[in-house]
Amino acid sequence: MTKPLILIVDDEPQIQRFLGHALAASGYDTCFAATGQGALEAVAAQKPDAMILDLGLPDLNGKAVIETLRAKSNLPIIVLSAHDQEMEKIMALDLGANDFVAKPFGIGELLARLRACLRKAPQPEDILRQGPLVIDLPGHTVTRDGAPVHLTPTEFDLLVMLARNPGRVLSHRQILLQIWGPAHGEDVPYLRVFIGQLRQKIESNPSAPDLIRTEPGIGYRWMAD
Amino acid sequence: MTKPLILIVDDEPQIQRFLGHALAASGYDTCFAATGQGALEAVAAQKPDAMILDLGLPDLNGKAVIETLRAKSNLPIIVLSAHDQEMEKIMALDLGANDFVAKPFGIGELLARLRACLRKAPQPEDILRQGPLVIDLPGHTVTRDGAPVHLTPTEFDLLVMLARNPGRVLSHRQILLQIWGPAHGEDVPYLRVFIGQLRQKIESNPSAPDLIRTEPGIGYRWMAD
DNA sequence: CATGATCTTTACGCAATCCTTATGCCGGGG
DNA sequence: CCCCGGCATAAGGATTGCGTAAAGATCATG
Repeated sequence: MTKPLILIVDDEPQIQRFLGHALAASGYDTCFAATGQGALEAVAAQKPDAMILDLGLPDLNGKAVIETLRAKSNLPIIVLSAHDQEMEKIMALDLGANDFVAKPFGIGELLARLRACLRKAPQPEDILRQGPLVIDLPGHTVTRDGAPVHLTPTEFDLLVMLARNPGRVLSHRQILLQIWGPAHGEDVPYLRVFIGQLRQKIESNPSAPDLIRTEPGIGYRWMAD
Repeated sequence: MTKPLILIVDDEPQIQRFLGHALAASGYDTCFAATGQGALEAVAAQKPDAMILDLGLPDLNGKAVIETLRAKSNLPIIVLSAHDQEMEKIMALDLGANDFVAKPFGIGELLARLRACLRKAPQPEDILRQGPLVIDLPGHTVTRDGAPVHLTPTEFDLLVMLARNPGRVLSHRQILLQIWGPAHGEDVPYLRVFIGQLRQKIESNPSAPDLIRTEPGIGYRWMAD
């Protein structure tokens, strides 16, 4: 697990610096934007794990930023505002902000709220990890203990489907429908073969699997931590 | 979709009434508790969709309430406190509270935060609990005192059928028809065997069962609290 | 067209689960 | 006191479901 990246959106350089130092000291990576437009670009380019957004921006209204982001992502957003007006809070929260802190704020409170937001907003990750295994979705590659693992396309799809549902049981039927298409909902033997091949390639001890566990009569489950 | 049920935990009757009316007017159902102990019981009994918790309670510290609840549920919790102390906020949020509102608060802000909380916890998890036992329906998983319990498919189905009808007697015939199908309505011996195996696995003292009680000549009953 | 990789299909050994029956316990009634 | 019905538990054989290997089919590639 790498350090969470926090995007700070504020047009006052002093506040940028202040927040930047405080967050860095608490173990976060940071990046910055000074305008609403810049914020949207930074989100797209850097894919931060959370955003701290000052409502008082020069160009776009901060609320427009929230609205735009919410249309396509559930990035945790903490709103910062000079005005301790109730109306501000209500509107920001209703637009989809996750939390609200009024200036002047205590850095401790901000950090606590940030932790609370990060704790319960696990966005769909691009990189899945489980023990020694790393699955790079955009790169379409899998490595174990740093060594690349060669998977056929079907094996890869199957692995991704499992790893995206950690701890949950996926039924034979569910998996077959998603990977092999609507015509093969009953072809359980395919599944068995491919699960076997996957285990050979990714389990440290294929005969005592602890990543892909089988649920007799039901399906398979990807083990969470 | 029925109205969300909000549990209000406060020891001051005026505040209870005030919040009750405000929430009712906004389309929520409400229930109340005046103590920390009462809050825990109310959560178990009424299964509310969210909780508004005053930290200044007569018995348990409010923080202990949060901690206890977080051990087994992710019920949205909004903390209410007379002290606008930063430390209070930090601790409450870190323990797992979802949000924090300082008294005196505007009812509009409280409602907005409540909506924000409910919006992102829309999944009433299908998790049944009874004493030390936790049955995770979507996860197809059972744990006792945190330790996983291995159940065969039939055992699991049987347990779920019982636990879904707490306090009610299910007749031999009813159970056999549902679990074994229409052809086995009279095969009471099957049932006895599987009830026995279930008790071995989930009862703390299998020879003096207090989860699955026998109703001689009738059937079995899952004991409620 | 030849080659190698991937996918489909089948078969078989093995373990988990289920079915079935037998035995023993307990409480009530003769 | 003994008998009997309803229950719990143990134990065996039958069945189902799983994992693996291996052979044929299909596809992309050069």
